[in-house]
This record gives sequence, C-alpha cells and structure tokens, in this order.
Amino acid sequence: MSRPTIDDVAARAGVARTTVSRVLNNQPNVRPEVREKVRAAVAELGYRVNLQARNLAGRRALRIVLIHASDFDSEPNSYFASALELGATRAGARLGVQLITHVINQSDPAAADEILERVEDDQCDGVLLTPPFADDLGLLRKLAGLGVAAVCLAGGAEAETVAATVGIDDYRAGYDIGKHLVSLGHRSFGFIKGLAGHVSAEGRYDGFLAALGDAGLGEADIEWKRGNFTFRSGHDCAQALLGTARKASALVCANDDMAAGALLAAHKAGLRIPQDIAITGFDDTPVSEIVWPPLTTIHQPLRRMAARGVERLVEMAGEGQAAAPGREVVAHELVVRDSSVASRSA
Amino acid sequence: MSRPTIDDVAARAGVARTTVSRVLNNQPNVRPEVREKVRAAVAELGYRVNLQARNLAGRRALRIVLIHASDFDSEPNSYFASALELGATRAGARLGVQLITHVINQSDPAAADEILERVEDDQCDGVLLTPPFADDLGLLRKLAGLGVAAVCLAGGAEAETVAATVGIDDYRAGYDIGKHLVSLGHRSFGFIKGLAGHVSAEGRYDGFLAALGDAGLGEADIEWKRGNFTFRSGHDCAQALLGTARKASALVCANDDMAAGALLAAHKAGLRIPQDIAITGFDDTPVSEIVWPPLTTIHQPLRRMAARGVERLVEMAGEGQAAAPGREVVAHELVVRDSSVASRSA
DNA sequence: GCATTTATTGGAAGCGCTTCCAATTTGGAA
DNA sequence: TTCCAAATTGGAAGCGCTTCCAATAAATGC
Repeated sequence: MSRPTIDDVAARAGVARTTVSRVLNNQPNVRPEVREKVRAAVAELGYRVNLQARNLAGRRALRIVLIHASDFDSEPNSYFASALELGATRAGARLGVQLITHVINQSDPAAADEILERVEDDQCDGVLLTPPFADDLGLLRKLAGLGVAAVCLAGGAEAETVAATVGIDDYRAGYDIGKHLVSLGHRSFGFIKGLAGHVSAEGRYDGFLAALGDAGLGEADIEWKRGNFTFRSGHDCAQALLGTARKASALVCANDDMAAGALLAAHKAGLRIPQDIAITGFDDTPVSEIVWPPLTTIHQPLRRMAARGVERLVEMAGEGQAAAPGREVVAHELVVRDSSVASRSA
Repeated sequence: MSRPTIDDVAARAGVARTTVSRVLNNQPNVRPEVREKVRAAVAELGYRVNLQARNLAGRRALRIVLIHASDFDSEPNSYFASALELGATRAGARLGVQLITHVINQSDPAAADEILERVEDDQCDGVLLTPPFADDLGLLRKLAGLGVAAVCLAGGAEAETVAATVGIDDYRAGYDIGKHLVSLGHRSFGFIKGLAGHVSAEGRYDGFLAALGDAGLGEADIEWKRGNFTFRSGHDCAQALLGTARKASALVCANDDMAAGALLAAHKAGLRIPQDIAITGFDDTPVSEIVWPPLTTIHQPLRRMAARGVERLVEMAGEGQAAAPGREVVAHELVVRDSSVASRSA
C-alpha cells in the first residue's frame, strides 16, 4: 500500500539492508550479480529512497550552488534568473537538496575566481552555471580540476565538451525564427545580436542564417548590430537599423528585452507593427506578453531546464566524480504572436 | 557546538523528552509551570525542531497550497507570481514543508468553489492566497469554517479581520508616491487604477489622496481611469488621459505593467518623460527597469512576503486551529528612477 | 477515609536510512 | 594443502523526533 522501504527491497532481493544501501549509494564491495539483483528489486518495487531519512541518518544534505550573473552595463534579466531559480528550488525541495544562490558581477575580471572561492566556501557538491559563466571554458576546467561537478544552463555548444549542459537547441531555434519570417514573405532583415561572450545567442544567429540559406538568401540580406541584452540597447540598435536607409521588413532580436526596446523605436518612428515591420524576440519571458503588440518569440522552458540541472547534479553526486560531460537538449517552441502576424484583434 | 536536540532541552528543563515534545506541539496535559520551564529552556538553547526528524517520526509533512489567479481578460503578472512562488518555495524547503501551486481562473464565477475543492483534495494544512482571492471575504470565511488556516498575501486591509495577512502598507506606499510627486512640484495628476476587486490597489489611491491633501490639493486635481493591470489597458487609459484636454503633469499607475503601457502612449504622443509628463508604477517588477526611461515605483518585497506567509502557516499548524487573524506589515520602498526625475544619463 | 477516575509524567519503540564493526567467504601466496 | 589478506556480507546502533502505553500523582465520589 504505502511506499516501499529499503527493508522491502532487501527482503525481495534476499540480502541485508546494508547491502541495498551500498548499491543505492554506488559503494564498492558488492558483487556485480548481487548488485544487479538489488537493482532489479528496486525497479520491481518502484522503490525510491526517503530523503528525510537519509539526511537524518548522518549524511549531510547535498548542497548545490546556483550562480547568477549581474552587471551594471548589462543588468540581468531578472525574470530569466527568477525562473531558473524557481525551477532549481522546486527540484531541490523534491530531491532534498539544499540550494544556495549567489549573484556575481560578470564584468568583474575576477568573477571566475570569486565563483571558485564561493564554491569552496560553501563546500558544495555541485554548481549550476548560467550565461555567460556557463560559457567560460577556463572556469569550467578549473571547477573540474577541483573535483566539483558543474552543469551549465542555457550555455553554448562549446561548453559541452568540458561539462554537462542543459539547454535548448539554439541553432534550431534560430532556424525556426528564420523559417517563420521567410514563410511570411520577408526577404530583408535586421538582426540585433547580444553580447559577444554569450555563445548560445551566437548559435541562434547561425541557425537563422541557415533558414535564409534554404530560401536562397544569405548574409547580404541581413544588417546587424550588437546590443547587450537590455531594453535600452535594443531601442538604440533598432533606431539605427530603422534609419533612413531601411530595407529590412523584419527585425530579429536575440532576447525579449531588446525586442521590447525595438518595439518602442518602431513606434517612435511611426511604423505599424507588423505591417510595416515585423519584430521577434527570444526567451518568452513575461515581457513578450505585456508589450504591445505581444512578441513572437521562442519559448525556452527555463524552470524545467534548471530542474534538470539539479537532477543531473544529484545523479553525478551519487556516481562519485564521474561528471560525464554531454549536452541535454530540451524542447523549445516558436510562439507566434501579433508582432509578426497581425491577428483579428490587432 | 552543533544544533541542540530535543534531549538537550529535556535535560536542561529537567523533564523527559516526551514532555518537551508535548510542549512543542501544544498538546494538553502539561502543567503551566512545567510548560513554562520547557519554553525557557528552548529559548535559552535557541532550540528549533529538526523537521526532517519530525516528519520521519510519523507526522506527515505539512502541506501548503499556493493559489495564483489567472484570467484571459487580465493575465497574471507572471513575475509577481514567480516571485511569490519562489519565496514560498524557498521557505518551504527550509521548513520541510511541501508546497503545491494551483492556478485558478479568477473570472470564473465558481473560482472560490474550485479553490475550496482543491484545498480539500490536497488535504492541506494551510492556504496562501494572492489577489484578488486574498480579498474575497466570503472565501476566507468558508476556509475558516473548514478549519483550514489561510494567509493572504498582498491583500487589502479588510481581509485582516477574517484571516492572517502579510503585505506592505498600501496606504502609506500611495502616500509616498504622492509626496514624492508633490515635492517635485506637480499639482495636477492622472491616476490609472486597477480592477475594482483589488482592495490593496484601492488603498494606494487613498494614500495618494492623503499626500495631496497635505499640500492643499484634492480629488479635483486628479483625473482617473480604471484599467485591469495589463500593459494594454495602461496604454489605453493613458491615451485617454493624455488627450487634448490634458492638464496633468504626472501619471500615477497602480502597477508597473500599466505604467509601461502609459509610457508607450506618452512616447507616441511625442511627450518627453519626465520633462513633459512624469510616470510612476507600482511593484518594482523587472518591467520597471527594462522600459525606457526606467520607472519610479514602489518596491514590494514579494519573496519575503511569501516566505513570511509560509512561516506563519507553519506556526499556525503548530498551534492547532488558533488561526489568529491579524496583519503583518513588511516594509516597502520608494524607488526613484528616471521616469519621474531626469538623471544625468537621461 | 478509601476506591476510582483523571490529569500529568516518563519509558521505550520505531520512522527509513547510513555506517561502524564483526563475521564470513574468497583468492592466492607460501 | 595451509594460512592470511582482501573482498564481501550482515548485525546493530543511532540520527531527532513522535506516540503508544505504563506509571505515578492529584482529584473526585462515596
């Protein structure tokens, strides 16, 4: 009736409770055949350890540190941060993991060292990194050297060679935006990129380019600027892009905040959206719904990503130091709203 | 060195562990003097129960339900919801409480019944309510009738007679906004209210009025409209208020989203902000920082409020059914940004 | 004043798990 | 073949708490 306990598993496998505990914690000195028998019993019974009991019985609770980036030049997208933290906290509560959050100034040259320091101070069992730290290969290597498991959230493709990563397929997401706009008949584009260090944002551009390629278009049909992910920079870049020499009929932005800024620039220029200019964002933060018109964007399941990150860290801790790098891709989704396609209500 | 246990308290008070447990759980059959002695020992040692152990020892973990409002006509402010949930989840993890989140359509006439149903289904020990449910006195009374403890977050002043509430002093916050604008020299105002059911938002208006009163101004100097907390409604109301007959030099909005909409309307009208028109928001969600110019607003410590709500629910559960109503006020803060006072960078 | 409730206390088991330590088995080296 | 170290297993204590039940003290009825 009620949840099976470790003793149920032991009885079913015909071994002592101690042996089951060893298998559960990946400890040595259990014969492979016994180990297998125990695993089978666990599976048959649908057994899952009771973390309250495990923590009570001496083993200190797993501790995981979540690192957020902050900066005066490019303030963090707080919703982005909140959503990740919420997902991580939820998963942590479920898994009996203690989550500690630190905010680090990304423009500080010593940021990486500060992270390493924090990680050591907290004696944590794992780190969850967000951009741009998730793309800092040097930092990732040092973390690995320290024997600290790390999972990169929403990072770029390069990180996966050094650490475990969780994120959407940015290339594909960029492709989806491009395909959507091309299918709408657009042939000339403006593109507002993000900061250079954010590898995932660059991947989006490459994917976008690929979609244009499919339609016989190329870099010659794109005019781009680089912002820093803020509303303000989106506004300024868009103003430049929408100047007198404007050819573009669509403006693609690397995140929602910049798209919101671009929206303001377009309104100021007296342009109708999407009739005169289509604008798209990226991330599907609440911003995309509260601006007018609402933004077509790519939905990124931030909470789930963070939750998966915590889960993987827990798995790694169980398996000892075998922090196997490798990417875990979560599904994204193109969300079409009024900023690219006029609806009946617009 | 390490955290004191129940046995330490028992030894110190010179009683058995069982007796301490009784006192801790507010159970009967302990002489007042003994009870007091135990309480003293608890205080001296700084003892706090280990919830892992408590839960393990049979008592099922406390379960708390968080109710969010959603609606098609006035979509929820997702950041508002996220921040509350994050605060509640953090506190829950710390306290060993299980948190369940439900989203209820506020425009459904049967919303209150649905909440009651959910609360019974989940067999929960407490409910955390957000506006407008936090102001639904009928619902609160029914909950009390069912013996379910409830805490209202960011609700109005009336709720506190029926249930426990946690929130800022909305009247005072409105007053602060008014005083700020008056001190800046403004003498004629536009005010965009929120939905009628949101009592806390009404309190802000009253406080604002009081500040004008201090300067010899009154309702005659305010022209108001009612929105529904969305960007769109803020835009529309502002457009009406900024029309040809405009007298107002400042536009006060009951939340940040509507202020962002008002900002767009002002931009469209070719007005300079804050030189031609000052605009203020309320809540200090990320929106207030990502718009241009950034919004002067009232900071509401949402995470802490939710955390306090969980803590109070846990206290109530410990004290049996003595769900003492009463308001707990948390500090708010006036955040002055460029939308009311031009800075060097603007 | 004595038997019988009733209020107040304490003893001890046990929640589901980890871990120390002792017991048993195994694999070689002598 | 014999003996010892290493590998493998199980027994049992105990993490901090609740709760059942027995023991004791106080209060009530006659």
